[in-house]
Amino acid sequence: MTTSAQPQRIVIVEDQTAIREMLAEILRSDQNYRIVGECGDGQQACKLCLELKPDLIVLDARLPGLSGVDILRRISKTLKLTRVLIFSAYESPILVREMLEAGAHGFVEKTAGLSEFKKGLETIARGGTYFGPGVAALLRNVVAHPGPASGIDALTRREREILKLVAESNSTRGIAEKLAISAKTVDNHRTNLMRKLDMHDVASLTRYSLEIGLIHH
Amino acid sequence: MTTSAQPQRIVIVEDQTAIREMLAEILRSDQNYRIVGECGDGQQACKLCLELKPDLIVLDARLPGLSGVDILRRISKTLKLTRVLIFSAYESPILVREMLEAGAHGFVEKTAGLSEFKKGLETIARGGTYFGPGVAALLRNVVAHPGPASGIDALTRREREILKLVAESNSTRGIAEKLAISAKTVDNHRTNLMRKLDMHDVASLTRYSLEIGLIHH
DNA sequence: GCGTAACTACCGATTATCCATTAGTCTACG
DNA sequence: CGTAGACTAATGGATAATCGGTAGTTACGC
Repeated sequence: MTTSAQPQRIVIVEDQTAIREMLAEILRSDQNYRIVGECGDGQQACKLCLELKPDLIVLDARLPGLSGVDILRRISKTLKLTRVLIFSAYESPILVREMLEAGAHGFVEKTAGLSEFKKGLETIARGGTYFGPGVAALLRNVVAHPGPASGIDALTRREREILKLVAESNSTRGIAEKLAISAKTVDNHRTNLMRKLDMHDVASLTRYSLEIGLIHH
Repeated sequence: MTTSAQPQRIVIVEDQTAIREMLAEILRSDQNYRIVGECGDGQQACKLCLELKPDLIVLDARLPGLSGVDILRRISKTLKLTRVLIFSAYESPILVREMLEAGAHGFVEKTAGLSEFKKGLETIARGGTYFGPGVAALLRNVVAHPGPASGIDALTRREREILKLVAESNSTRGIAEKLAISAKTVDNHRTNLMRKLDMHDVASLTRYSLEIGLIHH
């Protein structure tokens, strides 16, 4: 292990308090790190990081208020020397991609072991980048297929409109009547948007629409 | 703190390895407990618990393979002396209700602090029941409004299971295979639950399932 | 023991969805 | 003015969903 002259000043952002406290406990026993802040909320996390300007941030992806990506986007322009390790339960190609674009330096999934987390943090602290085994596997796919526009942005206005109506329980025929166009046309829009989103059933479309705020329950 | 003559034999079931290892780390420093098993998978968890017959189980709700509820249902008939603390990120009225019906003795949410977890474990170990602050709040609502049979309560356990799988994008055939029953039976459950809920399309079922916390995006 | 509810399973019929493909019209942009 | 993208519409076929009814088995309580 490298022995730094100064311990790395670190902020932990994680909404599950029990997890955050355990992380803090683990890191406190390591002389290389010094915890200067903890936070379980998006808005506060931004403020905290911008005030403290830590050397390292351990950042969860899913947070109340602002998401991990949002936080990263807001602080990475200001804190150019701060290095960020994403520590998240959820890995998806989009999430990993967005996180890296937003300025993260590493990404370790919670399903990986504690040793992975420590290795990741250490590597990041030394100026490197680190990805957990699951994330690394995803990255190979992402890099292999550098899709131009993913998700909702790939859809046309009409397709978004159809998506919304589908997620709101309208049938193809019902949508056709509502929009005063042919049912076949609606069917086409459906087919196209499903291909673009790579989702092939109504349940997926509905969950997605709720997630991105296209509809509300 | 009570000083037991014998440390409590404990099994930890949690799919996020890093979290599981941290929990183990925390509990190892407490003389009242002795970790006899760890597991991150539903099927294995059942086997492990039935073999080891621990005094205590710390059980996550969301697991690959079998869910926490499923595990509980399978082991609680055999292990009548084992006491179970649910330690989960998600609290929804249904989840809490199902867990308690399945034989859980306590429920602490991960958003609560580590002290809540420890207090819960200690209380459970002594033969009591314990609920974290968020869960307790939910329980008050559940008890306050013992609605006769509206919405989800009108459904049987099997119907709820089918509803969940439908909302998670499984087709009728896929559900049949997953549950090892006939597709016709699944179809019947679908028809019945849709009539009970007065919802007649997958999008409605999906939105409803998300709203009540049966599924998560 | 008897009734009820739940879970299982099948028959049959209608409608909806999903997918591939082609193609005409219109508009916006260089 | 030509091209690209969006919107429209259709053909045709495979698969899935929806709804109606019937019925056997188990499990539980009165």
